[in-house]
Amino acid sequence: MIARSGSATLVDVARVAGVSLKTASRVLNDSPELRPATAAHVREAMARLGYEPNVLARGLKAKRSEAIAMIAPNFADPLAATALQAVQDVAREHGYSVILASTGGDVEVEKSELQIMVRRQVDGVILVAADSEKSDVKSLMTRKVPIAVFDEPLRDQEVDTITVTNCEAAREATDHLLAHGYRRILVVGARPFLFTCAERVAGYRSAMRSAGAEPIELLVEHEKDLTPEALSAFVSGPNRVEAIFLVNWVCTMRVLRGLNALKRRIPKDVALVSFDDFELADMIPPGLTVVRQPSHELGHRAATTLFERIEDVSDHPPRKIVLNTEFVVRGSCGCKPK
Amino acid sequence: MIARSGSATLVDVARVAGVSLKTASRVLNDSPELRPATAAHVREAMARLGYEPNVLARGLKAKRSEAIAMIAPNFADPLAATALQAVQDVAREHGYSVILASTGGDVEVEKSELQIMVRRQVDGVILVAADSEKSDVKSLMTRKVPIAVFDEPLRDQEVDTITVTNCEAAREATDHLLAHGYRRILVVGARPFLFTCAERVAGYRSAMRSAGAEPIELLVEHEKDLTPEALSAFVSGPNRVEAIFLVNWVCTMRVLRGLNALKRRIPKDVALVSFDDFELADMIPPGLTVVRQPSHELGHRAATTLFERIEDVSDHPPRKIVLNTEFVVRGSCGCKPK
DNA sequence: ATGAAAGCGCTAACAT
DNA sequence: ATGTTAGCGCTTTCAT
Repeated sequence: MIARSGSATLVDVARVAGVSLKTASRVLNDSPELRPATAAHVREAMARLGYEPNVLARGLKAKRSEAIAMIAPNFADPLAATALQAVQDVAREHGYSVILASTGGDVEVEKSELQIMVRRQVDGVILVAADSEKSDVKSLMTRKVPIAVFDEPLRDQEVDTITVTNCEAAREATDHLLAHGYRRILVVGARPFLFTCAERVAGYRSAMRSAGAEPIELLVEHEKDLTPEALSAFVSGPNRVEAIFLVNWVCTMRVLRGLNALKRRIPKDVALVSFDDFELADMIPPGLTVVRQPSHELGHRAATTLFERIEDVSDHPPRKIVLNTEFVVRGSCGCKPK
Repeated sequence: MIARSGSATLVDVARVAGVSLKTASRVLNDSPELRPATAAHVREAMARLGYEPNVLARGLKAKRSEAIAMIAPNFADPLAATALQAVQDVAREHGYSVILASTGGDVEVEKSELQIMVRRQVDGVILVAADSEKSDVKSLMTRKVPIAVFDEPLRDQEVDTITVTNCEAAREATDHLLAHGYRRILVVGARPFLFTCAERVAGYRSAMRSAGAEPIELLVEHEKDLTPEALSAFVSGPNRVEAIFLVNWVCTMRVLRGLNALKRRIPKDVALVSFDDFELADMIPPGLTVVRQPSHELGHRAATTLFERIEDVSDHPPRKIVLNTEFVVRGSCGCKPK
């Protein structure tokens, strides 16, 4: 007699197969020390009962959940979406599942989600931090839960980190704009407390300084502050800017909308270079010139680095991996579209 | 003495607080039948030990994991990405986590992921099926795991289903194109075994028939077959089509690229109407006219419907919810951009 | 090569 | 109001 319809346990299997619980367990774990005949017999019983092992029960005993968490501000962002795909693929190869949580960029939500993941006994966490300064993973470190962060590094916290050459890429982008002869170049960013934002603005400033140009900055607390009204002052009147450098995808979305509302043409009225490539960026006339981040690789490296920690006993020092970006020239910078 | 640094158990808490295990458990579950002083005492011990309950252990006992699965072909698709956000929000309200799995539209992968979710003891599954005919959730039904599907209904399987008025919307879109005076209208679809694809093509056919126009169809097995070469025959030569109706986002991406490669202008050379709205669809000149699906609501309704099953004892018949779409006229259909 | 028994961290009868 | 005692489904010493 089976415990409950459609949910046989290993005890049921053992009973039906006429073996002990341990033998059934051995079959489940492909233990070699078994007579093939016995194994086959047990397997048959499993099939007959439609037996499925309970991963939670195994995890309780083994102190492993075979699940990792991925926490990011927003998975609609192409960077996070692409990285998620890579993370899922790596997790699957390792027999792991991915538990997801969005923070919306809110440190409190992030904190609560991290706690939930601890309670769920995840074996590791991949994090895109909401705030480089305030995000806190110490509770995980105390519990020896491996962590890998990407995109946004964590200040003062020694964890595996995968980032890109933010500052250099921003400088290169700004230099490109300067090479076009633009002097009045605006940088647009949101959430300046983010390391990525700060670094990209720093790169911009460095390029501007080297060229003897005056930095012009629109840095808002939240992306939603990037309204047409906020932009208007910079793209109208005699002092209007000639070009804009956008520090990430969300800013690009906002500013593109704003410029459209203000009837500014790209690059005739104002040139544009932005961080983050995305599907159809080449289809928005005259094609967006962007700093492309290796989004898939960011996720992939974060995941493989995490699994190194999960599976290795060795306690190597935190890895700091820095990936290169690619400057993709299309038409919005003022270059002739190919 | 605590079991292991940073991982106190309820037994540790009880011991430190000088109460029994059950009392500590009661505090954890906010049981009312407790002397406030005792509760406070226990809570203090919890705080002191940095105690975090083990959700897996609770789940093993309670036969609930407090996790749901969301399985879809691809989370980079704006429909799925938006729906995911809604699902996560609802799950969080219920104190649930979301385990994610992408199938890539492969039924075998889907099958394996469903099995993994069963083994993980998820309390419910939200599914965007890979194949209306072949996707199979019977293994879940046998185990009484609630399921809600959206976007793509499951043939012959009685589960809660959230869809949109696919056929009607497609007819409306085609009618709009016909009203512009176009007669040679091509429909482009991929994975014709999908119900959504079939329904949208059916709506198109019905509109064409009513208008006495001859249907012209490009239906491929896989999106990747939508190459410029495949398109070329339809948009070149004396018999080229005047307009194209695209049945979903992936097709739109492909065809937009193809038309660009073939140097066809929209709507001058060929008009376009497509299913699925997305960020910046209005920025691709002259603005894409689309059938907008209520993607957030699809996810939200799927999730709330699922939790009704998870939390309700009542065993009501499967819900079949059909949501309306919105026809968003921009410039690609030939209408003058606003 | 196989089995008996203990226990992972928690909840839930059933006492008291 | 609080404690005792079994398990949930599995893995794992330690026997045999």
